[in-house]
Amino acid sequence: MARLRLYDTLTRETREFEPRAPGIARVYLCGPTTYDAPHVGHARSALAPDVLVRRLRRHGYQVTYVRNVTDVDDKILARARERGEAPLELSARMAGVYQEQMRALGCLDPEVEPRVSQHLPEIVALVSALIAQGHAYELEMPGGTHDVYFAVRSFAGYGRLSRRKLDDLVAGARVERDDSKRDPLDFALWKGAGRDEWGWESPWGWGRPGWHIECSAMSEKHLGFGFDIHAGGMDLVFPHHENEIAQSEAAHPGCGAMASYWLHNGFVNVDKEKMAKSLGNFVTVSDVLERNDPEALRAFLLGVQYRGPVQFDTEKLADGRVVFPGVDEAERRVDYLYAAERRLRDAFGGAMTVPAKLPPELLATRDAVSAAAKAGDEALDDDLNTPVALASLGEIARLGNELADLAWKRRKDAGFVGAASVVARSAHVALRRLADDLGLLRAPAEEYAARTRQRRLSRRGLREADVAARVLARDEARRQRDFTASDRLRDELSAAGVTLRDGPLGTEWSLEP
RNA sequence: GGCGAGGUAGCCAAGCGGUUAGGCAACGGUUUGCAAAACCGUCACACGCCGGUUCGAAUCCGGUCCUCGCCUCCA
Repeated sequence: MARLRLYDTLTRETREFEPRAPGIARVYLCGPTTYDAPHVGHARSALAPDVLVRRLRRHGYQVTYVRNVTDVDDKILARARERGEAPLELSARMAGVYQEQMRALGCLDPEVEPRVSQHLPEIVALVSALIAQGHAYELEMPGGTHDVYFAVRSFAGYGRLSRRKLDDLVAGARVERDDSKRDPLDFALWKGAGRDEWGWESPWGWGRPGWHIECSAMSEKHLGFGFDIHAGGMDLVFPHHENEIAQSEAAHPGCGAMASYWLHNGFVNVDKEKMAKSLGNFVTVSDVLERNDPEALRAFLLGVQYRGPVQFDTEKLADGRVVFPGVDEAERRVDYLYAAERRLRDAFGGAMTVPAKLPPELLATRDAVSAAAKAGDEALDDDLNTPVALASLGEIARLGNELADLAWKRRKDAGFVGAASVVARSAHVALRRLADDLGLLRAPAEEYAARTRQRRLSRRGLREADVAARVLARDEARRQRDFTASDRLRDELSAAGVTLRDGPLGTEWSLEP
C-alpha cells in the first residue's frame, strides 16, 4: 500500500504522513461552538477528518480522534439569555444535535468529545503556567475584574501558520486599539466577569476562559503535547490556530511543534459567498435531511476535495419550498451505487460451477475492477482526493452492472455464469471496501431503498399501499396485453413521481429524489 | 492596505509538464410491446486574458482581469 500524503498548512506542502509514534495517529479537530444547530459547513468540517481517520485506520494506525465541543462562549451566553435558558443547558442540547447529525452523516464517533466546561482546571493550570513563564499577564479591568492576556511578542513563532507579520497586523485597520493591553495584538486567555455572571473561580477571580485556550488545554489533556494532526475550517487558521500554537508551544519550550500536520477544509458557499451564521445564508443539516438522505449529503460534500470550496446551490420552487439540486443529483448517484451493489451481491447467488479459467472478457472486467480499486485507493492517499475516489467507486459499479448485464444475456451458459459470479464476488468486495473508505453504502441496500422510498412518498403525499395497488393494476392490464390501459396507468403514476421498471422478475417501482 | 484561495466544455468537478478523469444535463444506439433501469456512443483536441520558458503547458515563469476568503464571531 502506498503512503498517505497530506497537505500541511504550516509548511504549505504535501508530504508523507509520518506518525510521531510508530503505528499510532493522534488527531484533533476543532469542533463547533454549540449555540445553534449545525449547518452544512459544520458537516463538511467533520467529514474531512472522518475520511482522514478512516484512511489512517486503513493504513493500520491505531487512531485517537478527539473532536471538541466549545460549550463556553459569549455567543452561547447571548443566545441562552434570549431563550431564557441556562447557557450550559443550551450548549449541551446543541452539542447533542451536532453529535447525532454527524453520526447520521456517517462520521465515526471520536474517541473523546471534550467540552470546555469540563476542563476548567486544565485551562487554569495552562494559563498559570503561561503567566509564570512570562508569556501572559494579568490586567485589572475598569469594573474591578481581572483579565489575562497572552503577550504575542513574547512568542517568536507568532504568525508562522498564517504567514502574517506582527507589524502588518497592527497596521490592519481592524485591530482595535486598546491601551490597557501591552500590545494591541495580545489576546485574552481569561476574561473576568461579575459574580452574578456565568463563570468559574480562578486565581484571577471569577470569569470565563478566552476563546483559544480551550483547544490548547483539551488537546494536551487527551492527546498530550505534540500530536500528529490538527484539523479545522480554513477560517480558524487565523487567529484561532495561530493562537493555539502560541499558547501551547510557549508553555512547552524546547518541546517542538504542537502538531505535525495542520489540515484546513474549505468553505461551503451559497451563491459564491461563504455559508456563515453571521451572514444569515446558512442551510442547516436538518434542512437538508428533511429532503435528502444523509448519504446523499455526504456524497455531495465528498464530491469536492476537502480544501476547495463547495458550491451549495439552493433553488426555490413555485410552491415556496427550497430544494438542493446538487444534493438531489448526489442522491441519484447514491441510488445508482446501492443498486449496483445489490446487483453484485444478489445476482449471482446459488451454487455455480467455477471454471478453471476465466473467459477473456471476464478477465478484462476483473482487471478493470482491480485498476479502479487501486485508483480509488491511491486517490485517497493523495491528500484525501475523494472526488477521484468517488469516480473510481462509480467505475466499479459500472463494471458490476456490465457484468450483470452480460451474465443475464448468457444466462443459459452455466459455465459463463459461474465464471461471472467469481468476478462479481471480487468486484463486490472492491466496491464495499472503497465505499467503506468513503463512509458510503453504510446500510443494507434494502434498508436504504426502504428509507428513501418512505421519505420520497411522504414528500409527495403518497401512500405506499396506494402506489403498490396502482402498480399492480397496471401490471394486470399489461399481462392481458392491454397496453393502452397499462400505459395510461403508467403515465398517471409517472405524473405522481413514480417510475416503473418492468423486469424479468416483475415490475419494480421507485421515486425520484 | 497585508496575507491567502480560485477562475477547466451547458452545469458540477479531477488533473498541476507529454497517454480519455468522472458525474449531471442534452442527443443517438443496444435492450424493451412501448418505456424505465442498465450498458455503449456523441457533446469534449475545454482549461480567464496577454506574453515567455520548453521538442511539448490547463499544468512552469512574468504581467493582467475577475471571483472569493482571512485580517472582528465564524467549520
